[in-house]
Amino acid sequence: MGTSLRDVARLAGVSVKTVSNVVNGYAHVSPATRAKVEGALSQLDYRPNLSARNLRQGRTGMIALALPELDAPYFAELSRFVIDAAAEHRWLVIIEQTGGSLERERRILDGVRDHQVDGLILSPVAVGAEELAARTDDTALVLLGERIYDGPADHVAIDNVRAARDVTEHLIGLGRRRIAALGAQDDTASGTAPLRLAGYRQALAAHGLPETIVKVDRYQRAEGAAAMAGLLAAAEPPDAVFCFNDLLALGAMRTVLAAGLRVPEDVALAGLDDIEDGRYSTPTLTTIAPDKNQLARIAVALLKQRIDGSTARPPEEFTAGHRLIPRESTVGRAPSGG
Amino acid sequence: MGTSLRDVARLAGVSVKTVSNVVNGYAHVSPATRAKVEGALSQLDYRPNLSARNLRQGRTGMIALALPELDAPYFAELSRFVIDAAAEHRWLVIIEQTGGSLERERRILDGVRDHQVDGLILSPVAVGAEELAARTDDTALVLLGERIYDGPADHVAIDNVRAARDVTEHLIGLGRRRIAALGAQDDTASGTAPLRLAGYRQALAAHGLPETIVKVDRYQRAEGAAAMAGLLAAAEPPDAVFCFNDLLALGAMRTVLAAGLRVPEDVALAGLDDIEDGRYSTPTLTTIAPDKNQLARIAVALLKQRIDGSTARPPEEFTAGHRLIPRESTVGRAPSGG
DNA sequence: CTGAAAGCGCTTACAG
DNA sequence: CTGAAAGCGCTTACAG
Repeated sequence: MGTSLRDVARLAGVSVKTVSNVVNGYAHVSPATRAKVEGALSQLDYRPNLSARNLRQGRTGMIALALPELDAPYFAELSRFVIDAAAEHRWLVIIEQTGGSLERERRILDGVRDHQVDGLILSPVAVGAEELAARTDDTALVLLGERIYDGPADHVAIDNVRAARDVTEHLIGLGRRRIAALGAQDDTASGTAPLRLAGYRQALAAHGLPETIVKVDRYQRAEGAAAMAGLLAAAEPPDAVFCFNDLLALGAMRTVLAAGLRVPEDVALAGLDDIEDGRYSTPTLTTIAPDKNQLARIAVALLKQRIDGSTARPPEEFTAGHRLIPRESTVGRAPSGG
Repeated sequence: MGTSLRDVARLAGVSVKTVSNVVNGYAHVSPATRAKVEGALSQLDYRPNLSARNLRQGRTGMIALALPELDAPYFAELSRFVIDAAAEHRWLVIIEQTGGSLERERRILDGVRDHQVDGLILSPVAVGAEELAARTDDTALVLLGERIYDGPADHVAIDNVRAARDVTEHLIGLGRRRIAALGAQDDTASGTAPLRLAGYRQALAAHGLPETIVKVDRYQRAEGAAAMAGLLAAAEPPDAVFCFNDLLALGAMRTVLAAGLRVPEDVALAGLDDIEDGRYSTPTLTTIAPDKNQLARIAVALLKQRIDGSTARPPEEFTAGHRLIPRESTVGRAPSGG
């Protein structure tokens, strides 16, 4: 292997303990001894063996972030914030992709101990609250961004019902009356789809407007494009569509524009996530911006508390902020040079 | 901690060695013994302590993937492939973000030993070949997707010069004559910008066409948008722009469309990376598609070879495939229902 | 086919 | 302020 504490101790003429003290910044070391040790340390280019340290301390300095897929822009952006927040606690982040499959989520939940991470941040899609409650692995766990209320673990998310209501109210306020929801789902134990659907329905009900609900399997551009084609083919197409995430909205936008229709004049479109794509599309995309940095920071801070574990408090729900960002896809374009 | 091999051995009435044999699938264990041990294993819900195993074996089962930023779609897509390819070798992947800064790239290169990963895949931006050659850390290293030819490590990339020439030839073939390059850079020791610029110049030179070169600091939408505004303000704006990546192209597209101009009629646009955004933009974006899966698989396979290290071969250069994908932003839209 | 023992490199009470 | 020693949990020659 490399050089060990023993090699350094031998060269410096001190004990292993003393070298360890210097390496770990223990205060009470005489200046002369410290100098000797530091000389040996740099002469041998000593690097601590973290596996050994971990074995001794029962900590690994790593956490896992498990999410459906890294190449969905929302999760890529969120991951970046999580990695940055974790770095402040000197944690490295292992990323695992679940593909939203129940089996993979289960395996990760059950296998965190194997991976020897100090904690897990999971963005669940398939696994349900009762299953989480039955978990035997006691590794620190924080749920990020999906439903599972009253679950057995700390949980951070935006207020999805409220966010969906906000967007829908925005569309109603612009005079739209045939407003479709694109992104409902069967079969998900913990997804946000039911919450977003609930918010949509609340807003429509308050104004006595009819519902049009379209389901998808996955929150991807291709599905948004296909579902939108279905809506356009209807006898009375919608004049606005609230898509449950930005990818669906961008896919839908493609379909509308490719059909020669105008956004928002013929169909207004809104999404949710505020991924960067929507800030540069033409038209730009109206959306709900979750405070991703806040989501990440809260998740990491909660995990930190659980890992340090001095206070064994009951699981808590945290709500991160969100705000509506009206853009061209609903309010139209500013006059331009064209 | 949890249950150890010793606990299992005690319960099964065998030695620790025997339990270890069963856990590790060692062949020569009598069926009776195996049954006893497996009973104890599952009764105690034994999980191996990987820190201990790592300490003993000098392997961690983890590799690091260091890239500029995870929320750039190209890197997010690439990461996904790397994680999947690594999983086939039972490696977990730690992701580190360099932000493209020299200091962070250096720290990661120098610090891999600290992190106790078995190897590192680095997508370098700032660090140069000579610096890499002087590296003291002997952890296995593979460079991914940027220049640094004849460097001291295995390297996988597409043929950037050729790719740039392919796009530029495509634009020329469509009759464009004032073709700008957007994405040149100062100051990067290892970036692909000089290679892409070279390919662009080769194509123009072959046809006796004039060059227009615009520099950017970073390959992001905002910079593409700003740089395009500069081009449009020129006395004689280009009739086509080859942007050095898709994000720059999507930013440029936004500027052109927002100015009331048409793509490709007034200005044709092409990028490089084939990120999903460009498949759903309106117009869709012509681009070069690097074979990202191949890039990832080769990188992981090379790292595997280095880590297993039976053959100490000299560093090699590998070239992954790429292909031009003509889309609406250069060849125009198919007739539609509008 | 199975066991007893050493040792990977570190940290941590325990002495002094 | 410093040292000698134990032990974290595992794997691996070495015996038998």
